[in-house]
Amino acid sequence: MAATMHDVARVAGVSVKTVSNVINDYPYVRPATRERVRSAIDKLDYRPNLSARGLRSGKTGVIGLAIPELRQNYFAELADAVIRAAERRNVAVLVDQTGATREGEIAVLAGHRLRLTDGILFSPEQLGQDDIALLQVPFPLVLLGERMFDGPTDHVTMHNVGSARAATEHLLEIGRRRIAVIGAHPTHPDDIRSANLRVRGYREALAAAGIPYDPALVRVAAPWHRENGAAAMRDLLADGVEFDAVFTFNDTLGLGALRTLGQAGIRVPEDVAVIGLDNIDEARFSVPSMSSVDPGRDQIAEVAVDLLIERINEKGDPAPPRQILADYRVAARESTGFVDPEPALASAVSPSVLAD
Amino acid sequence: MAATMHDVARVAGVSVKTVSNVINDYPYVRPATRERVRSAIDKLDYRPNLSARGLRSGKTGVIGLAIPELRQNYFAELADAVIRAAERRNVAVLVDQTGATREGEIAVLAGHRLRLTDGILFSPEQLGQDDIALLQVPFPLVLLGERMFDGPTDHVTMHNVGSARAATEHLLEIGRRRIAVIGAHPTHPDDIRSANLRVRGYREALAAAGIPYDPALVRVAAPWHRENGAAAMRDLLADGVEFDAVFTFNDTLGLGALRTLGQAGIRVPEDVAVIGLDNIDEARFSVPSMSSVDPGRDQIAEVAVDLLIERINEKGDPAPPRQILADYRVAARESTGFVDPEPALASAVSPSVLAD
DNA sequence: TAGTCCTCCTACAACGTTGGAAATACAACG
DNA sequence: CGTTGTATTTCCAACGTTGTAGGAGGACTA
Repeated sequence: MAATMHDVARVAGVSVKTVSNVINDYPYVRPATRERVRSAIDKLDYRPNLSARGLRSGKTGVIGLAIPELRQNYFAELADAVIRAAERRNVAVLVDQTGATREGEIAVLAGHRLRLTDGILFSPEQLGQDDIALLQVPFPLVLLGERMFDGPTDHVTMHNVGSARAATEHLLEIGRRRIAVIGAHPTHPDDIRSANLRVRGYREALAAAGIPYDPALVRVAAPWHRENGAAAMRDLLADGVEFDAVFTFNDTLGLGALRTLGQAGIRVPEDVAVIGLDNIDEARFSVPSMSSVDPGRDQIAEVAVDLLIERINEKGDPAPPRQILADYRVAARESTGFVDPEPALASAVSPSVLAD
Repeated sequence: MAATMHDVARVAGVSVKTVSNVINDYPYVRPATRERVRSAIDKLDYRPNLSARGLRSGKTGVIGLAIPELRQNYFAELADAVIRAAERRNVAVLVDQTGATREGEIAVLAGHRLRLTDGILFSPEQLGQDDIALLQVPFPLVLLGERMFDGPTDHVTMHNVGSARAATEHLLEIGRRRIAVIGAHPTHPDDIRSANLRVRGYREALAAAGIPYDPALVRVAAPWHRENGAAAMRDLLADGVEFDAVFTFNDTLGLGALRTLGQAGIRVPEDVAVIGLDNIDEARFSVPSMSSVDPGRDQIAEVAVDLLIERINEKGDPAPPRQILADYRVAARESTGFVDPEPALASAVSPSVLAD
């Protein structure tokens, strides 16, 4: 079986505690002793038993990441960034999918799903402002995303208003004046706060440019999936509304809209410029490549992991909840008349014919 | 602090062991006692401490999934499927990204990265047939993917030859005769065994149809990324080779090729039919939607998790390694002249204009 | 010289759980 | 009414680690 600290201690001729001290970099260990222990560890290929350590110390070194679904690009990229950030801090990540269901999300908060974790990063999709009370949980929790605000926990989110304004400004800068929007929310305006915040950013940009707001250009689409982006664009075209640009509230909607435009034979960006929001990898690879606003996902991941670890190690009374807004920037691509600023590099191996 | 078994025992007026027995469904507990314990558990909101359980039992209930990168769609979908499969078996999944580096993959096998896990599902990308010896590790390991074969561990993989043959047959069935291939491997044919297996499937289908093999149609591309698919297609067009269809060895290559075709003004499927392999979600949403061969990812995930759990619980001498090939099927879409068999559904909420 | 302060190391207990064995209760039996 | 068998519960130890307390030895200080 696997070696334990006792085995190492025996081989090195010291007590277990000294082995523990060496492993934990306790300073008062003679270099010679340290060396003996080290080589015993190597010789036995000893690895600390993390269950035992976790039991003793009350920390597992694992955090949970609860997201709707990995197969949604946005969340895959978020998970990627979170895992990288956590790895740098020597923490492992247990991923849980809520399936984008309300029950799944409630189960996360009830602590029924993720176990063996010191705390959870949670990106809700179904829960909304009315469910804020559910966030009062007995374990460290950091909230991600734009569904719930002003809760009792730390919250890291993109800058909704700012990034929507930036997207709109980008379209204005390339001379567009009839800018449609896809992704507003139909019935409960308070429910998807981020849709409203994005509408606000859009209106702010219009107002600053002295352009009147035309409700006919603002289209509902929910949820923000590709098919709804495509459908909203079909509607927009069918209604005969005049427009020369569209800002979709996320990239997935944008890719759907792009598809409809392509099928309808409408040229992008000549006839209609398109910009999304999220800057998922896929936006670089559509035809044409799609401009987007990068909401600072890597930064969000880094900050969220930091906040969570801070909370995990927090002693005494908890500090008041913090809300962090990430920095954003426009990634201009073909769909708004730019060449891709980060073109995908071809491999070093130049493709050629295979010798038979 | 959180309640322990002792607290529950005190409240229920029984011993800790009885509480443990209730939790573990030990049969010899009187219904009345069981009930008392149950209500004490509810009352105290008791949750077993998994570190302690793990220490005592030697199992953590967590498996590791080591993949190159979550942001690659294929792996996000694989992880999604694995997590779902694991959840059904009451097991949690810790995700590790190797970053598609050799060092990262070796670190996984050295057990340095994933800890607190009972076993690992590993999908290598850099390690190859020469590294088979590294798979001899002291923990349960199940291999995924097509980089290494005939190793000392269980292995779950798609059916390379079969699915490539199916893709080619699909193109033949719609009347294509000059079928190009993108994704062959340039220098070390043995190194990417799956590329060779797919070439074999392609040639088998051609042979069965009595169509001669033309090496000029077989294009190198490595790694199988979008940009290389695009570049290989550019090469193919520049070379002036005549072809009426292309089979790309994965979907990402196919999406790249599709992009080049679109830019070159070549109609898909009228001029050139396209089929990929992997059936990633994205294939359904490209313009035109791309046909693909579904390699049975869900089945692969299910089987892999089952095998791993079986190995974890295996007592005594290990059974000989097993290799499982998944079932495959063609998903015909627009790029080969079909309407999408699984059209994305529009949301129930009909998009419309937002009331101001 | 005795007292004090470092440095380095050890012994012991405890974290919360479960396996194993032993103890107790209860029912049926002869 | 003692015996046997089975159902139910308890006691104890152990899983591998680390925090606390403290001891041994040496150097420095008064």
